[in-house]
Amino acid sequence: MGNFSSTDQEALPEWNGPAILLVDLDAFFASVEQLDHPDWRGKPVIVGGDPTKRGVVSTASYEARKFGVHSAMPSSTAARLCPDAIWTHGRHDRYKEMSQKVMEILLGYSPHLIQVSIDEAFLDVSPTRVNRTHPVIVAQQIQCDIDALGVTCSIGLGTSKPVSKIASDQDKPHGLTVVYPGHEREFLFPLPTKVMSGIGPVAQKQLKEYGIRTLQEVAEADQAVLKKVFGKNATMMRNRALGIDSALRDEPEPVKSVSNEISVAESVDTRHDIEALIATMAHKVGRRLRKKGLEGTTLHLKIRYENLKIRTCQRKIANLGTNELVWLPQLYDMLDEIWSPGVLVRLVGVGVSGFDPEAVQEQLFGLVDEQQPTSPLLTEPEKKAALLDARDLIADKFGERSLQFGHEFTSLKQTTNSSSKNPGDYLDR
DNA sequence: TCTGGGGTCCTAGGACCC
DNA sequence: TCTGGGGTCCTAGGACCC
Repeated sequence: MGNFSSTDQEALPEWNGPAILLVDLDAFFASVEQLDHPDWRGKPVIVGGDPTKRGVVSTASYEARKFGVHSAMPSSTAARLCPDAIWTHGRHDRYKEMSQKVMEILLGYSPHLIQVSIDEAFLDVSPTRVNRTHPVIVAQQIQCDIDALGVTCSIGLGTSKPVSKIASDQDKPHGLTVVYPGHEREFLFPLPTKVMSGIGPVAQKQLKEYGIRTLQEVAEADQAVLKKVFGKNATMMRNRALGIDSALRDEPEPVKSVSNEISVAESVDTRHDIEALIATMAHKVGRRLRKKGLEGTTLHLKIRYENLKIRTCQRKIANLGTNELVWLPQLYDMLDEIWSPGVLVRLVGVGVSGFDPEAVQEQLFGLVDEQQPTSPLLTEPEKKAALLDARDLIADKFGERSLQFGHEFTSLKQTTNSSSKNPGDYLDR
């Protein structure tokens, strides 16, 4: 194992076995911002929520990380640690576009790609009869190609996903960490449990209570202990600690749920305000479902209180459809089950799950037929559907904020911070 | 100035059926 | 009428990931 700068294939030890890469884009969102704003390069850049509201850091550039800023840190803390940082809200479409360019590069090296997230992917580059290129050479070429896009990546190379994933974290940014076949345990065993995917703060603490601190201790732990900590995943987690993984599956997983939530800068405690937030979130979800042609069976409502406690309510509903106007009475009813008037609420979320993977439908409602005026004979649900179609069309043409329903608008005005001129401003990230 | 948003998966308990 | 057990569906909550 080690870091390589060599590009001489002859000098490399032979690679016997599968070769899995984990390609992780370095400080991705911040790097894209520095690429697009040349005067931001070399300076601390933070992509995230507003420090004066309830934002957190999404990504900090490496210059900002020197001040101790990191992902998921409250923006207010980050602003204190790094007062001169350049702040920006994310431009998710732009990041997606860059991400796609990266994925195209990877697909040029192997068709066996699993995209884990917008900035991370596994790639099977095992040598074949047709392509004898050494995996280390492939990794170096990929790093060059991605450099040429104007962003950088760190790569872990090993014989399985758990090994390459952990390897990729060893040297950032722009690192390449290689674990040769047969050296998996030597690499994994001394590492602390938290480096492994699936071991978070809770599992780490539980393991510690059994005296388990390293991956070697996980690998050698009593099965009953692992069962207590990991439940039905006990065997899988032990295998991971040994560097053993199930095969690389490259079919993308179907979408299981769609949700939107918002944390408000100032908590709200009236039914009117909370219902308005529910309506706004429901609208976002409905619009996404209509765009994707997805229809679910279960409606979800989520509330977070001032003390950060979360309450949820979910209901399976026949013919849920994609029309949020139809969901609203249900959601308002569900609100009663988890909230009492006067209690301060800082977050409201709405979601839909229970999609039939077999039946990804065409859009449920066609676009509004401009030739034909809305018929007075339409049923109430049909009228609501036509209204939504018209609204989607206008949003597509003129932007999301060009039209809002009255129940959203009035309340947004009330919950909006006084410094904001547009009632919808605080919804933007 | 504490602690986002979008997801997946697991567990436990209750209702209901056989 | 009382009883147990298994299976399935549904809901609430929470751990974890990026």
